[in-house]
Amino acid sequence: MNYWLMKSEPSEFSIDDLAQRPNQREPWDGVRNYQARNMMRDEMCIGDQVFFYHSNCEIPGIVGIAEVASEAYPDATAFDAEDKHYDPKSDPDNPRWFLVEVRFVRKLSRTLSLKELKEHVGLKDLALVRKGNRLSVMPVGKAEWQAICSME
DNA sequence: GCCAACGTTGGC
DNA sequence: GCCAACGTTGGC
Repeated sequence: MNYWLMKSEPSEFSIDDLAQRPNQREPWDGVRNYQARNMMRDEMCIGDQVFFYHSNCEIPGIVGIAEVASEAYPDATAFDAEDKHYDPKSDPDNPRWFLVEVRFVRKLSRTLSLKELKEHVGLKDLALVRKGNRLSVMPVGKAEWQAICSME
């Protein structure tokens, strides 16, 4: 069992959007960063637990829990010239970008804000709170996962 | 292989 | 809207 944190801008796709999807499930498309891709493609397993993080909003922070619901497969939005995340260099015969599907587990009773996460002494090594980090998908250690859960 | 220019992310 | 940090691109 692995633990992850995945960012989304709530104006684009929020935890409530995920909860309202059919089967409460959604392909996590549009990731165009190699490190994030590698984690989804090579390391994520069905059942892995995911913190759902809202970025670029009034109170950035963790708002819910999801889980990995599929193996990785090619991100078809990269092949679609009309799509915002179109990448002409991704060839259907040799896809460059991959995604996993994510399923809603639950919303937290409150937002665990980035500010609080930064102040927690047990989370100094969490990639999220390290300076300049921009990864949209990142690993979370088991101890970090538990520390964050206990903040709720 | 270096590195300047440029684009994006995301907190504030 | 600003801007720091970082990734990518492409000329050389």
